[in-house]
Amino acid sequence: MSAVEESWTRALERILELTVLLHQDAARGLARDGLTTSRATLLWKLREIGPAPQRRLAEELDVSPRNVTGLVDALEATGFVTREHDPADRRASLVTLTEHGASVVERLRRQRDELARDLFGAMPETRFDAFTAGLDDVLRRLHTLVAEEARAADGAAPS
Amino acid sequence: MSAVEESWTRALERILELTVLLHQDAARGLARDGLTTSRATLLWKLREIGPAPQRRLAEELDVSPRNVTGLVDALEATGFVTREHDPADRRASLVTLTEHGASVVERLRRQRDELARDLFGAMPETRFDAFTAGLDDVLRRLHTLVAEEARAADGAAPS
DNA sequence: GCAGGTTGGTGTAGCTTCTTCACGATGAGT
DNA sequence: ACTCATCGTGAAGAAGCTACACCAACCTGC
Repeated sequence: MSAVEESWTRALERILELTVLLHQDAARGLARDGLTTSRATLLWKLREIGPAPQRRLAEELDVSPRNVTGLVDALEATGFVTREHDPADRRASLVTLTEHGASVVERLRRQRDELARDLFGAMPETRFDAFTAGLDDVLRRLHTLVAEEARAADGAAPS
Repeated sequence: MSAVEESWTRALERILELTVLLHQDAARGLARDGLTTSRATLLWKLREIGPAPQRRLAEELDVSPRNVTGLVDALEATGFVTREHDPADRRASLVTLTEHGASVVERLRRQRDELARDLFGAMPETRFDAFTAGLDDVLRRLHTLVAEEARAADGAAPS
């Protein structure tokens, strides 16, 4: 493997290290609010799209409807959300943030912005711009790779 | 929030998107080899440090010894590792890669290098260098933040 | 040489996330 | 009114993780 290739591998390794650190940091912060990653993800989505039936949440979060039932059960028991009646469909229940839930999500949002400031605030603007440009490149490449892989998987085992 | 601050938040969001994509991609690839993320992490560590007692693996992976027992059980049942007798300590068992396990880990290593090439190979060198420079900055910042947080937590609840 | 504390691994019990399958209740189209 | 699709949930189970209890084997110090 050439020196250039090794530098690519090292860069990927550092990205993976970053993902681990971010995940750990997030999980620890959420635990302080009595939340887990999955539950917080649901709350976050709720902040984004407003009260929603569980089916919608399952699609948005890309998990099974049954899983959403469990997450909402837990969030309801701990006072983050309530299940309201959907006036338009008696089968469905509108998952809704409580006041407490909304305030916690708002705090999470502030903490995210703080983290962004802590990470990038001290970086010279030109370096920041170069970094985000490279980041966009990587994201685009990754998106196309994932799409190609999905196509290949479909071709091998068409659903 | 100023425009600059918003750009920081957007950058962080894109990093988080990257972590999600990488994690999904990795999990899907591993599933094809009959592995999960946790089990693959153990195999990877084994490749790095060679045959090791479970206690050592628990420390290296930062999980409970009990958890390692379960992971090794599964990896042993699926033929990736064996538990060898430690000649120096009859309590301990040396977790050792089988031939199959070693070849799979080797393939994982190659796939990682391929991914790195796919992600960075088409990037102009100056952009790549600028990206990794920014990445290093972010990693350093994050490391110090995590360290500070750990210190604060220790101060609040000294173990 | 052996009592006493330490360490390595695992049984038990439990939580969380996630899945699939089955089923009841409701909604919607013919 | 009948049929079929849809919403949510019970049941069962895989996988990762934890803490606690316990045994066997190791290591000290007398």
